[in-house]
Amino acid sequence: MTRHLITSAIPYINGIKHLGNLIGSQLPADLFARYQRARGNEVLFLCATDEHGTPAELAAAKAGKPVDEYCAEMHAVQARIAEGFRLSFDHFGRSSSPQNHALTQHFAGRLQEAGLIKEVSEKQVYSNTDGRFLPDRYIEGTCPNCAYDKARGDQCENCTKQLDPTDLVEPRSAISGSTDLEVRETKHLFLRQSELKDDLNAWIDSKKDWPILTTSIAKKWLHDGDGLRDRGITRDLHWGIPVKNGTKDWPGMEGKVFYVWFDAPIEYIACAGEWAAANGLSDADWESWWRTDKGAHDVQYTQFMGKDNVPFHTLSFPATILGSGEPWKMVDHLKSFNYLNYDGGQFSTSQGRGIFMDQALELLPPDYWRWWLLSHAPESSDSEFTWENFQQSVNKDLADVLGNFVSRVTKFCRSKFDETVPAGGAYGDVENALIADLQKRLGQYQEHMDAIEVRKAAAELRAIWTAGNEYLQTVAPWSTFKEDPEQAAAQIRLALNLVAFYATLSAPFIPDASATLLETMNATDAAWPTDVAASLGQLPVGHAFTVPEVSFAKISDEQREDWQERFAGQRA
RNA sequence: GGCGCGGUAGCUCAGUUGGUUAGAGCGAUCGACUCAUAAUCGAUAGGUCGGGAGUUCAAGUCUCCCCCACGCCA
Repeated sequence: MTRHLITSAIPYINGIKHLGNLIGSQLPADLFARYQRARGNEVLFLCATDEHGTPAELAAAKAGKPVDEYCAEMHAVQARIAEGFRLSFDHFGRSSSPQNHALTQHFAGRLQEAGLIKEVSEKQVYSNTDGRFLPDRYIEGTCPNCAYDKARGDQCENCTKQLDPTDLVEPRSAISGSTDLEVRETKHLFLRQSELKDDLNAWIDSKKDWPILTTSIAKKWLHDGDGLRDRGITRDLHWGIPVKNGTKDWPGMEGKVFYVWFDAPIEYIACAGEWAAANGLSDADWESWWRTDKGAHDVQYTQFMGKDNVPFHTLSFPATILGSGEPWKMVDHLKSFNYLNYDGGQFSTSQGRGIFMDQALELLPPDYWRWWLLSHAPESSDSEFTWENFQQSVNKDLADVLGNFVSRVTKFCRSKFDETVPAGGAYGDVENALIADLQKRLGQYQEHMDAIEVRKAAAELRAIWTAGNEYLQTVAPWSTFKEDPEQAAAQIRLALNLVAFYATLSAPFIPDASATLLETMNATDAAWPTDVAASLGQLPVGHAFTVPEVSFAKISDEQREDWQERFAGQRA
């Protein structure tokens, strides 16, 4: 038995995520977690909300709520939606948790002790009206280059010129519109990542099985230009983890907080602490997943994330861990995804373009989205969502190939025999050939799942479903029945067992449908198959079942056109 | 402008270290079947693998140049 620690990139607290975000990390992570559990392995699957930073503060202000209250509410919303998609987190934590406060401060203290922190004085724009320092992109003004009047402090969106806030003509706060701004001197902590460049490089080189996408991004950041740059890990904000040196105050850093990119990945670890606390477990229980000196030596740690998150997971977070000098578990396998595009453009949170998780659940059951997204996961390149493709794939795969198989088998049995597994006849060459074929396909399916080749696994699963239809077509029990009812009984007995077999194998992809099928087949205790022949004898003669309702209703052309139109514009 | 990932059948995508007639699913056409959600099964037709040059006995697969899309950075 292997112990699998699995984390998904933690979504930002501000608003509801779209389907591109979902397939970029949470959903494939869930697929892997469910699969490993089904194989009998021990799994700790963690995710959380990333709650600190200016965007959260501003969103809270816009909603007219204190930021902690806003985050608590949004966390509940995201948790409910995650449940809607059947994301099987062992714990869905919060980066604002007490555990993460303590751990983030602990890491900062260790890094300081190791001489990896330096203090840097910077000049930043302060808004007197807002009573806060403004990040570059929250300063607006007229572009000195093209005279566009809504240029941001980091870049002009109109002419794409990169800017410094001080370049802007008539700069103003993007938050309040105030022009009462001044440049102030402020002190911040920087993590000397550059000191760890060789360690990081060696560590990345030791990862032979990482995808090209992952290593190429990491290497670029490591070696491009002057190489890995030191990064500020503190901010002048109210909402965040107070800067401390372990449990002690940090002289000169009063009133400042750690920057989100520093505390967010640490939440992966803190989340395990939250999980333990929420389940009445001890520190030793969660540390056995994270400390290689306390039991985590045999843990396989897999991270899932979109490609934009790769640098933080290959460089920043490892730098924090390596720099601490403590025996924390580091990632073994890092699975990154490209982007899912929407109807010829990008999904966009800021522009409200595409389909958002809450909206998707209003339209269709989670299995529909899970199946399409996973079977079209953007693994090797960006991929494309179109309503036509979605409708065709879901109707064909789920309704026609799988759903209809269940339907034809159970209904045939009911009409010719009854609602129990019929007796009589025996398996012959055709059946043995099918079993051999399925045994081989099961092996390939598992190989793809073990390697987290999501699309390939989906394709193999679909081929396994198809094999059932091929079998029925070959032996034609409806014809057999006229000449030899006993033989027809044997054929349908096998087919009924296939339904349970399929439900078990499909569970990681489509958990709800799988559970429903197992219930109707009265086989909720079905185990993951190893020997196909044995597994297909699981439902014995006389075993009662019920004929299920339509497992997957098809998406009609009218529905598709309606949705296509509804989601063509921006989210209200 | 620099760098990065891509550009393979109508669509969504596979193509290991260069090697026989370039693959899958969907869609299309034809046929079979009628148990089933007008479902299923089979067969066929579709590609000068973005363009050009080069290396090689042999290139979608390596090298160079160009074009296009996307992303990151200055």
